[in-house]
Amino acid sequence: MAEQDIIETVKEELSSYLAERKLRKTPERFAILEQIYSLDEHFDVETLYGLMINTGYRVSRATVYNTIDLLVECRLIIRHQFGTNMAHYEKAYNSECHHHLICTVCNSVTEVKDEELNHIIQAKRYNKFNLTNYNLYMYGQCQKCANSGRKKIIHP
Amino acid sequence: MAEQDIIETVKEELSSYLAERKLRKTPERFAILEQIYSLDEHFDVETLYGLMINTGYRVSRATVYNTIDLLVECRLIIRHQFGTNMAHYEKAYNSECHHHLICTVCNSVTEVKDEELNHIIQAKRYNKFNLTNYNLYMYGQCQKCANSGRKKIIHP
DNA sequence: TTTACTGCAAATATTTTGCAATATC
DNA sequence: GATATTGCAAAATATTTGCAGTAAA
Repeated sequence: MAEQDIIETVKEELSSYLAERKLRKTPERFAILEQIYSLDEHFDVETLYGLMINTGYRVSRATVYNTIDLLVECRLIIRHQFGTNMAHYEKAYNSECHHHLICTVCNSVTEVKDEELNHIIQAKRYNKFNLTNYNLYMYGQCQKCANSGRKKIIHP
Repeated sequence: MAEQDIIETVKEELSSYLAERKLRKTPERFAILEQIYSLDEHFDVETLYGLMINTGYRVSRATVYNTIDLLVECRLIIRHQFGTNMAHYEKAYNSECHHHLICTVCNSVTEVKDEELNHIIQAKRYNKFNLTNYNLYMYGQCQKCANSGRKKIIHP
């Protein structure tokens, strides 16, 4: 699916979500969604806000925060807390389930896909818990840092 | 292993860690470690600080933060970011690997053990990544909240 | 005696909130 | 026209930092 098609689709998803709940279709909400879906990587609120401002779109930080909460609720983005103070987000639509490798030496975050593991986890029903989604964060050293022999451990 | 024995053991571990790095064996560090290992649950910095103060031990918040960082570094405690702003911690010594169920309605965190899943994840070696530990956070609704029909989704 | 560590308070970082103005329905 | 949403600034929350005094080695 081409990026432009995805953007159109998620805008429609947001549109129906807002309509269903009688929320308003403000230009800010669609502009922020579009900005997010033009990115290829994880982002944090400040980065997103900066991008909006730099591309000439005037929004307030408060609106960026509000909209991000909304997009998390309607499952168009996923929220992560990788161990730093600030939250990270990523696109959720049309993105395959993946896990995260976090290098505790260089702090890099790499995504890995593992359908088999995904199925195993999805099938679990611990304590009659109604699982909606999950995050698997794997900490350690990436190949590069393992070879370099450095050992600084930041988190966890 | 009895709680008192565990406390003795972790104190010795801390002691050697400090000695190795020529860091100082201050009473605060051991008192904080002892307080942590007397708890049965996850805790956050503010709760820990409150407990120290309430049991008559005078420490500053700064020292609590410093000591927690130290204990994370020497792997006597584990840090979590469950999606709220503040970090949570738990004892690491002698504690079996477990996963976390986080209810997005009532925010409760429940631990579950699953040795089978644990073995599967431990065996993975994605991208030649040198895995030291991992966190699996599962979000959804606990049995109680699923039955209550409430739907507020806070995170993610 | 040296300097790592502590406590305090101020600073920083991130997110939330109150409120008046604005824009959607 | 009613009110959800915005922008702004101030507040709240969580954590870090600078620095003078204290105490471990």
